Amino acid sequence: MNGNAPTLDDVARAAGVSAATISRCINSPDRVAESTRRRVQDAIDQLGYTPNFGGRALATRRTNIVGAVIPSMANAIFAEGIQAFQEELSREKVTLLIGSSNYDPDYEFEQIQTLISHGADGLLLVGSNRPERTQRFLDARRIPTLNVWCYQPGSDQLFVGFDNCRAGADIAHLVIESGHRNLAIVSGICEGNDRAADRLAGMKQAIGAKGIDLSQVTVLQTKYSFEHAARAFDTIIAQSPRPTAILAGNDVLAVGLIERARSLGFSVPGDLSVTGFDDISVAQFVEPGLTTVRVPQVQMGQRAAEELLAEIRHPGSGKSVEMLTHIIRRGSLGPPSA
Amino acid sequence: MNGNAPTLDDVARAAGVSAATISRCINSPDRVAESTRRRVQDAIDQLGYTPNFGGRALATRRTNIVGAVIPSMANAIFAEGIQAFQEELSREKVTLLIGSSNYDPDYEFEQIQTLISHGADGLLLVGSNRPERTQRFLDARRIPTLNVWCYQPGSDQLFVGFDNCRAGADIAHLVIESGHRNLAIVSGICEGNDRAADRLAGMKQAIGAKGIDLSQVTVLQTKYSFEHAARAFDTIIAQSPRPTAILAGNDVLAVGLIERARSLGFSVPGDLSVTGFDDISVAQFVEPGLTTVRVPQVQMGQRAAEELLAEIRHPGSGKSVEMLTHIIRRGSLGPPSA
DNA sequence: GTGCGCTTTGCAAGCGCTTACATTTTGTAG
DNA sequence: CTACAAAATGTAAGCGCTTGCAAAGCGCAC
Repeated sequence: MNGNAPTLDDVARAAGVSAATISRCINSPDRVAESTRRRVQDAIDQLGYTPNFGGRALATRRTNIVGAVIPSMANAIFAEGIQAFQEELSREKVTLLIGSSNYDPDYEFEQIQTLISHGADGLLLVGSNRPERTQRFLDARRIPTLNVWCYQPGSDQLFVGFDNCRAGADIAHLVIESGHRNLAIVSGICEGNDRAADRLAGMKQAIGAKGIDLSQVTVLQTKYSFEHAARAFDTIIAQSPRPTAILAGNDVLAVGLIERARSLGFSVPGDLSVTGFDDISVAQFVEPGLTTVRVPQVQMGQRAAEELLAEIRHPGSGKSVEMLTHIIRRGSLGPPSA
Repeated sequence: MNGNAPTLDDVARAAGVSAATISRCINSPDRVAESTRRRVQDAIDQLGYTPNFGGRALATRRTNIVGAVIPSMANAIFAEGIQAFQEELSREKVTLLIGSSNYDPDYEFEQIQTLISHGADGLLLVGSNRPERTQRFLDARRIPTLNVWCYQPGSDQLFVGFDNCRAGADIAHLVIESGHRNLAIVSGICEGNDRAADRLAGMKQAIGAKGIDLSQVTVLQTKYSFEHAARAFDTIIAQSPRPTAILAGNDVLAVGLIERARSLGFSVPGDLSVTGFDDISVAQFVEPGLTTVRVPQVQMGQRAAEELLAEIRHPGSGKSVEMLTHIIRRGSLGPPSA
């Protein structure tokens, strides 16, 4: 904030009216006479006056800021959805403040506090599984909050998301129906990440339901990066019997697996099938194209903005929305090798 | 902002001390006795108190917010740098407000205004080539501003970046020295994007300097997406004589080109070499690995934070910094096919 | 001229926080 | 036990803005 920025009083003095009149000029112009309004406007332009945000926030108790805490900005997973969210907000003259938690609940809490203390009128969070203390804080402050990327029917919280468990089961089914019985799973780290945990649970459930012995299925949990995926691949490929398909917890992992497989000389899906989850843009362009679960990110972001704004303006009026996912079949899933 | 948020006074009452003491507990803890500090901390936790941003901003005349406007959040190009920038800021208890301009100067201006009106103490911008009106606004307001991703020696503005032109020339040199004479360039859209323009200029310059007829070099400008890159590839591959190497304006384009090439059955670099620019993480994991220009994103983000904070705290003390790029050689560049 | 309603403007009380200054408490030396 | 400095805490005055309420100005009918 600038030390010598002109204030309401400066403008008032310059225009020869009271500060209240200036304020009204800005916020409800039709309540001041045409002639004064013009005089005031001149003074404003003359001095280059801009309302001080702090003063205004203090007086109105509103900031028109909403906050979002996403797990990571380092990959494309949340980018599209956030972009859509932001666009929808700015249509309503609301500004988005973004924090990232690096998938760490403590850091998430810190970011939430920062956002709140910067006056966020509401909050967008990813997932719903957060520590007691975070939830208590949110409840105590009665901050309008909306959770995306998951959906819990019957909760008193607000969700705009989908059923990760079911989607996980769906893709596992597809893989098994393609003939694979010898599987591995490379999941994200489930602790503190309900989406990863639900996806994994769904996959296991589907696998068990098909009569495959779960104890024979290697399950690795790893960070979402190409590099970690590559390492996970090395572990899996060394096993015997070697899996014929790897189910990845998201597309970043899946792409990492595919690229590693190919750079080691394996053919996908010839030697080994791989599936992903999310359908980020690279999934379509990697060779072979990635069979994955499509998450309606843009739609989710837009809808989240609508519902969150509704909840902010009229508490209680925001609605939970379940979105549907579906599987996109591309070349990375084929029948098992003989 | 929330109606029932606890205030300093609430905490003061709960802890049985004055508001001033609470304030001191938060801002200069060593000026408060150990025992009271503990009591106060309990009260804060108990009530879930968070300082009100407006009040604080008003009293200190600082927001501790800095704004950044990046061209896009939809891909990974700026992610790492921004993340580093943010981490460095949060070390100093400064919050980052991010806007994205979608590579549109008008929208960038709008974002800048939003940021400023929300009290940003300073601004991080990408590139330096912006409309007159934007620059005038910035100058008039005397907002500390720092430009990244480019470097202009001798300017009165602040830069933490590198010479895109030289880097573009470097990679072009390397391609030519690998034996290619029949080239194509897939650049980003240069209008309003000095980085793209400079890179392209550097490439052309190097190509011309090596005695290659520039009029024989196809130059396409396209948006930064895998999809647009794929389309550009289709155009280029239809030409005759067919280029033996494609220089891409950034890695997103390069990866898009490679994937498209492979899905059409071309071998990289056997049939065709491809180079990128930026060295985003996927460049390492795509098959073949991408020969590209490494931009020291993390370092750039950190340094930008340092210099911008310096400029904010002591106007005039921020320094411009030139970063160096270097080429990373990976498999995507080989000798031309016979 | 008076009185009426209406519009336009001013007054002043906060909003929640920081901080210079005043006051109280504590610690220590004599 | 006293005296005095240092440490801890309290008091109160803003920071720039909005807004309920009061006052003033105006047009008009009588």
